[in-house]
Amino acid sequence: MSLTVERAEKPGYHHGDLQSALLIEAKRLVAINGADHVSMREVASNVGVSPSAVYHHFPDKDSLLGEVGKLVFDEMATFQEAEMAKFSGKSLAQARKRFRACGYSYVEFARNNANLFRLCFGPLCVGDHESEKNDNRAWKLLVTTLDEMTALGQVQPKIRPMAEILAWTSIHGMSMLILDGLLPVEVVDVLLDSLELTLKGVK
Amino acid sequence: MSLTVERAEKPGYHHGDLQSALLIEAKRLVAINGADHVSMREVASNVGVSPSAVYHHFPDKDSLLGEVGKLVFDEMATFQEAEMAKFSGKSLAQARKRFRACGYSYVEFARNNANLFRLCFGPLCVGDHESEKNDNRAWKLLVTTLDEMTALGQVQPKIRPMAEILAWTSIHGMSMLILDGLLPVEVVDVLLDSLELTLKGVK
DNA sequence: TGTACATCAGTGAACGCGCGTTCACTGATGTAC
DNA sequence: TGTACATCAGTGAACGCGCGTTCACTGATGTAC
Repeated sequence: MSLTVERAEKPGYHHGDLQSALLIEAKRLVAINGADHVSMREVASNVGVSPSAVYHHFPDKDSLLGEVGKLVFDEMATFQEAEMAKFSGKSLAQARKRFRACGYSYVEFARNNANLFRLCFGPLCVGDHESEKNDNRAWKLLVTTLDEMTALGQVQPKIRPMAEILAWTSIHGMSMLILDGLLPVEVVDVLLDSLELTLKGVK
Repeated sequence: MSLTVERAEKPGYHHGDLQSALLIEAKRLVAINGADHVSMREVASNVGVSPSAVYHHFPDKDSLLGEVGKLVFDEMATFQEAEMAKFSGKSLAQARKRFRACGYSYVEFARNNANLFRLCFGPLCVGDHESEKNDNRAWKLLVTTLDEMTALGQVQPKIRPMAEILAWTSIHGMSMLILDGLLPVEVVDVLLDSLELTLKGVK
């Protein structure tokens, strides 16, 4: 009995706990300081472990940050799903709200997690096909929404094949430019109006 | 006479030469290694000067990199102007080529100068209103092109007010996503087709 | 033309630092007999 | 149940490093008289 208590007091991180603790702390530090100002030593020390312990879980710094990137990709998709799930009806009005929520949530996540967002779409996570797979969750949200919009006559057939590219690139670009301070937040509405109009076909 | 020769042999950087030499070398190193892997010492040493000399021209590292950013913004606009100037005719065909060149050159510059492009649109150059002013050169190219397209009936009046935002965000986003390896280069044509179609109004 | 002086872009040595990573180690845990 | 052994996640000290920045200095240049 006293044994169990001691274990609870000094857990020593059972089976992967340390790994995810390191991941979470690394993510926290990236969010605060930006990926370039995170050190292995600080991550380790904040988790209460020696610097060398990290190397039992991640081969090097880049791979730790890479894992953070995957984590964030995933959280972003989860966030978008949650935001879009707020409008689940089959009506046109609901479908349109879902479409807009898809865009809003993208930008909102980027703005609320600027440093993490930059990490995800930075050189450290480039060419990481695993993260592309995760990203597909977000991509599929967009495809699904556009399919619904198409079924409701909100997307011209001629435009349909390019709709995802147009929507993704413009929303991603806008997010970036807002983070850079080169566009004001207000453009989100303008852009979404513009996208809707554009997809449906003007006039 | 021998005096002039000596001066020519050991120039010692007359009036701002060192400053621009440092700037150019810093830019070169950013292009090669990325902004995060450039050090004041390396810049100085490659230019043939002691590390401390740099501080007679730039208060600190961030400001040096900030100046590099402005430089690149400017070069990008110059490059775009040159590319667009290849199609100077007043015909519809030429105007359309100019519009497409505007987009192509943006992406091409980004791809040929990935690290510099990332520096420009990264946190180091954020909120730098001077660079925004320079950026206006590129912005004005876009506005002018769209005005021409409008005059030629290639842009629906209803869409016109949002045209710049839609074009810039989507082309910027696409450039970023291509750099990240998340979109293939081929999307450039697709996106420009889509933009043209979209602006003109489908059907 | 020659002298005295101010200026200021350079030097080079040093500061203090935190970093990523390695390595021999220890000590708790789980397993086989 | 008890002993012997393998495993392996942790430690902590050390490695070697390059960094940004400071500071007292020097020596060439330009200016005033």
